[in-house]
Amino acid sequence: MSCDKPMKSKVTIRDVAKAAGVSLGTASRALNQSGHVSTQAIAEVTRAARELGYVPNALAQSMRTQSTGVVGLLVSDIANPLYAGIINAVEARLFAAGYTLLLASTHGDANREKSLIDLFRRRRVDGLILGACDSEKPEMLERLASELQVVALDRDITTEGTAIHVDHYHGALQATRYLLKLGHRRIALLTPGSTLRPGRERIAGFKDAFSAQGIQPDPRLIRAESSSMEFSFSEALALLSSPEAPTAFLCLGTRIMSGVLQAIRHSGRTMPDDVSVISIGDTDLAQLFTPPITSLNWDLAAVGTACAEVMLRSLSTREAKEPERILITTQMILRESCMPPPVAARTAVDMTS
Amino acid sequence: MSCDKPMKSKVTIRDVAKAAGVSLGTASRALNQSGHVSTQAIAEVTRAARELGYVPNALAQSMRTQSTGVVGLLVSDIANPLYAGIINAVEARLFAAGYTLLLASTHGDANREKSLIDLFRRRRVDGLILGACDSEKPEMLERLASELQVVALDRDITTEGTAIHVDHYHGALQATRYLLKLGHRRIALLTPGSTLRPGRERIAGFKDAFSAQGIQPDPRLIRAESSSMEFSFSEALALLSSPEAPTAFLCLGTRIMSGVLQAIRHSGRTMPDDVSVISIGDTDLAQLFTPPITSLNWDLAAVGTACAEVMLRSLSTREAKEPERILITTQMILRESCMPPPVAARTAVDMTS
DNA sequence: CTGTTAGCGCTTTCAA
DNA sequence: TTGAAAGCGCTAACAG
Repeated sequence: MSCDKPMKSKVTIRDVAKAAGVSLGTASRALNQSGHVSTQAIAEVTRAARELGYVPNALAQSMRTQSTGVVGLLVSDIANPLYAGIINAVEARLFAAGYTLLLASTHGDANREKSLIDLFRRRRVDGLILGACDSEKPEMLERLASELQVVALDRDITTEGTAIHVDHYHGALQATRYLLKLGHRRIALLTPGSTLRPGRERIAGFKDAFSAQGIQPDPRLIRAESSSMEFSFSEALALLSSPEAPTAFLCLGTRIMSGVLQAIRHSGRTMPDDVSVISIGDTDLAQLFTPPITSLNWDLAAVGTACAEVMLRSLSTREAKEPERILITTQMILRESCMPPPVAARTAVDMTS
Repeated sequence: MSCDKPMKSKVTIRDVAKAAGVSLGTASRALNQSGHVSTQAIAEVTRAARELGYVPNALAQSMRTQSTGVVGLLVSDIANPLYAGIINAVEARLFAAGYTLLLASTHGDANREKSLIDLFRRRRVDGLILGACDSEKPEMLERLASELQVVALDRDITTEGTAIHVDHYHGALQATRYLLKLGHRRIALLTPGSTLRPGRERIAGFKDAFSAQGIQPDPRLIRAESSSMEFSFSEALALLSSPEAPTAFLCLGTRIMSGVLQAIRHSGRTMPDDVSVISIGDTDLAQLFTPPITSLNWDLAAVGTACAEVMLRSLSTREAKEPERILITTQMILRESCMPPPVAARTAVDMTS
């Protein structure tokens, strides 16, 4: 307060020690509450630190302690509202535990993913949550896991490692069964990428729901190529104008559903009278659309919190090699976007309720 | 390849030098392309580094060079889709320039904001983009700006500093004028917080549009309290059930508009016949809603890129004390959510065209 | 062109 | 309880 503003030169713990009239070591111990310091010394040092506007250098600390207190999180797209909820929860939990979140987004680019992982390693993050891991590269992951804690977020990066998974399989199963019960047979499934875990699981659930009824889905109605809205729009439009048009859509995520909704509107049909829609992932759009859209939902905050907690746990225990796997369940929220298919479209082999 | 996997112990540049048969300094120079090294040495060192799986320690580097190559970005809410677009652009530009983005979210909590800024300082970020700065605290900002580069993102943190601003004033002016032209007089403005720059500017534009017509807006229709959907829902509902209900809504951001749309539906009215709506900020919801909603839009990527570029510029030039101020313009996207007010609601002093 | 050396700011032995 | 000193891994300055 009485002292002038410390110019450009950063004040170090050494300056604090000097100002407090103690040695460097004592200042460090006082600042870190590491015990073995007199109460008086603590008071002196604290005061000096405050007066000088001391800001501990986290880099130097990390250097000595060999740990940064930073956890990396790699996702494919920050803007995805489904990720946003997870990110918030991860960050909140980590922050509460004194950890910092370093967030990066791959935009689905494998090269970018590689450089970002490299970046995390150079910065010596203590742990890494992988929510984007497009290329399967066991040996690289192996090495990664050997030098830091890795938690998979809805990805199958290793058969053994720790992972937080959403139960897309049963979600898709339930949603599909619901549509089948309503009498739909020609159901389109639009999902970004079938190689990634979510897509794989959903397709499996979708197929198994059909199998349980002793029937098979039309493979041409499973479109698992791209997540862009433009793509899903043209895709859905093509589907709708084919002679064997689907009577229902199962769509993943905001972008895809947006495209589908536009395609439905563009083709002159109405939802749900002509075609039913289920959103996999509950979003603002699904809730507020007219009519509101039946969705498959899961607790994003729970996913994020689980990631963070598993990470914190493995960070605190040295070498606890008991990999955890957590499965988050999905719930179906019934709204008004599904109806039995129009009579004209019903097949002869209509099942009972 | 022939060597065994380097166990837990991290391989340092010293190991690389040893393996390459050169000194530590030479290894460093070779790795950093800093010249004054023989091509052969470079080859040897590079090979050794690759074989050993050397990962440079960014902490140690930063320690020596006194710069981390990290830029912090503080926003109030990562999940806000308007921010997401900006964040992506900032990250992309920074990444391309070899910088890392450290992102944090305050959730509108001033305490959290304080600790996060502190966190950034401890981690010695080279620059800080402040997109959340709820409490005005000149002296703290002053100190901050003295130790690192600060860029304000749609905030007035200092009267002098570098800033990227969105032209909310003219945006609100234009939108309001449009509604006035349609004949609306009772226009409600819902915005989160009037203390922050965006709110302030929008309210000013709103009022000035009225003034230009020689009339005054009803102050009770300006609601600038909270950004939550629940709040805007009840707020809008209350407004709609009052005797002097508004015939149009100007709403900010997804959350507020969601609440307003629900309130309109809940009150049994239809949009745009009974009440018009303009969204400030163009979102998926605005585009896909039925009917599609007229919006005020601005180039999120341009905002983000501008932030990053201004930051990179001030980072590269030593002490260039020429603060830049960039203003991003808004565009109105006319869709189908606005109509003249219902005849019953029109005032006697109806203006021409 | 290369090797040696001095720290960057901090924590943590080890003596006192 | 405290002070002195050794490094964490790296870059840059200085000799050779």
